[in-house]
Amino acid sequence: MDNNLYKRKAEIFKALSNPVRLEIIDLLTTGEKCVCEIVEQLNYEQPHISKSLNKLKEVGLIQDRKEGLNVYYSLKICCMGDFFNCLNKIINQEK
Amino acid sequence: MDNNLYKRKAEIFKALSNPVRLEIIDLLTTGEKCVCEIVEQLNYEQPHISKSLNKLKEVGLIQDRKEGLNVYYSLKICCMGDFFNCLNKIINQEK
DNA sequence: GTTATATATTCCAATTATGGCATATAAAGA
DNA sequence: TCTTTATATGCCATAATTGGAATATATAAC
Repeated sequence: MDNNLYKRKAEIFKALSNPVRLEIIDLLTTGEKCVCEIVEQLNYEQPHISKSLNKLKEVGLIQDRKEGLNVYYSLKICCMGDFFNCLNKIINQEK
Repeated sequence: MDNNLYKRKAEIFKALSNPVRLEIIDLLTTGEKCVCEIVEQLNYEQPHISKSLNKLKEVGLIQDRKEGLNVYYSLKICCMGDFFNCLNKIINQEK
């Protein structure tokens, strides 16, 4: 396989390699959310959430949509759920 | 979800967030390989490969088995393929 | 024991990520 | 225009990651 493809995939995994960003992804699986809702649900500073959202957007995992003052984010890929379930299995085996 | 679960998942993604380690995973999808075979196929120093293998093993993605001087590594999870295919779709959409 | 071979570990400098705080922007209302 | 509100960006110190080079360990053969 092309070396750049590995780099590109590694970037996607890097975007997912942070607990806060994973929590955001999890929140978005229940549908589109504005930044304010995400800030409210998670216990982190708004700038931190904004930067996290930007990182996820950069690698193409989420997309945004403006509406007045609000910015709504939503998942851009659908196969995340299956992989997360798979990881849960691995993690549960450890106990 | 428990905060530690997010941390644990983030660690797994971090292990996958490197092109060399992804190449190793790819190699192992065709079956068990000894370190020497992996070093031969990929163009990296042996210590680098060893460290990469160790990181993948630490998070539970691969396992090892000794036989004489050789150490054989193999995948420990089976759902990787599906997720990789999913990522390929995302990456291909960009073109 | 000594040597050769396969693999792992250590050390290190350079780069990159993290998360907090302050500040900037942009849209809407008065 | 001035203010408020939602979101984004910049700066910074600390921490983590990267990959190379040298070295250590472990097993097997002699």
